[in-house]
Amino acid sequence: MRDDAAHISSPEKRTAGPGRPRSFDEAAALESAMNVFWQKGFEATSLDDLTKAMGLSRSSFYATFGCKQTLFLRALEHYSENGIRGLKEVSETATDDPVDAMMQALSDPKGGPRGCLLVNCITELAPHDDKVAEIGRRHLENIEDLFAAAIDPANPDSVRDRASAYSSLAIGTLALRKAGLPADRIARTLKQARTVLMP
Amino acid sequence: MRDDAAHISSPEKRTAGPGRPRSFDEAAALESAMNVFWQKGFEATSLDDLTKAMGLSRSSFYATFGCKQTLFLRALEHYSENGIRGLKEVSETATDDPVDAMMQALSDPKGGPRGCLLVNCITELAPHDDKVAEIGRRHLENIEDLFAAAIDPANPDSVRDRASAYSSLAIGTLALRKAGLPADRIARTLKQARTVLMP
DNA sequence: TCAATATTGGACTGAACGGTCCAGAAATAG
DNA sequence: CTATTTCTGGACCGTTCAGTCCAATATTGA
Repeated sequence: MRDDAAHISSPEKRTAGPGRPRSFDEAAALESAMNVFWQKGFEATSLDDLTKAMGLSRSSFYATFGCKQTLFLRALEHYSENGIRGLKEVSETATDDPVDAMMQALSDPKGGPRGCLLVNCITELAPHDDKVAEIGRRHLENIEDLFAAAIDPANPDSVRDRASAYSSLAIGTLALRKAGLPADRIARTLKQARTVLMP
Repeated sequence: MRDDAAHISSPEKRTAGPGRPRSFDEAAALESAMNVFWQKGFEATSLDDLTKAMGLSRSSFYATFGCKQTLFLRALEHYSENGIRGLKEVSETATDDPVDAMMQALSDPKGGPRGCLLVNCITELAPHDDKVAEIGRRHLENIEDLFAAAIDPANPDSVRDRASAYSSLAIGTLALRKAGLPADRIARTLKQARTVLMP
């Protein structure tokens, strides 16, 4: 994300007509790209990394996604939608304590030690990139909303602040995880914090 | 931090003798470098950025600091020492609630929206760089130790887990900050969490 | 068959990168 | 003075980067 964002062209999709049809799945390619960004961050991901992972030639890449930045932003949106949907499901299917279940899910995401793609990107890019910051804010806000909804309605005091605290606590443990601490230790700490400190 | 670390030469310092003496302050130069890394991260910081900020020629840079990586690690150590010392002072001079004072200090560091250099670097580099991960772990551990020491000894249950939770909560708010939320809003949330949820 | 579109893979560009090297000036100790 | 060391500024090198372009080929609708 080195400089401006002048060339944000997004080639509109063709509906039908003559010519060879597209032979790859755009959604699958986007998913693959998302995983590369998740593992390496934006700057450290090269176009060769992307085309290789997506199984596309350079030409198809640019014809389909425009440029690295726009693909990246699409990957972020895709990640956010998926993540929020997953977290909502965790909250709804939790048998015992939805707040704890959500914190556990956030602190140990499916990506493993890669952490949360959006938190990574906020750290790396948000201060210098408004669009990333905007997507990041929305994502964090959605997480807070889910916590707020999961908080026991019998105790309606300062719901927003409590939701924010739960969310921040879980997100904070991602740093521990990336620094190399084992997931089970973090899970235990989180459960303790939930039951002892933040009931 | 692209690949290995074969060339970690650190030119030992000269004590006296003939010849032109060094005309710049090595410690000040290190401090400047640290600030650049703090603002831009490791990968996004170029050698021109560094030499410009440090007021050194390229030649002096390499003669003094060896290479970008070693300088970076020194900057991290320097930051950690300063930060831990500062946090300790916050804890010791806090009139009312040292835990809250420490959380506030962590969540709104002197660097402003740049967040915490070490948390940034953990996010950016730790999964791919053992040395950074090691420095990061030590830093986080030191922070936890300070929280543990600041916890009211009249309530000695699960001190370690509580310290970890306070630390993670404060660190988690850094993501909110970087995403653009105003500092005072975060400070308020943190104070609420402290007094209402985590007394 | 023919026009239209998509595919590939690689050549290419211009820029930025980290790092090396050198020549010459400047400042010290003896 | 001389020897020694550090200073500067820029040239230079090999690599990597994002992005462009092209020629050849493949697959469709009409």
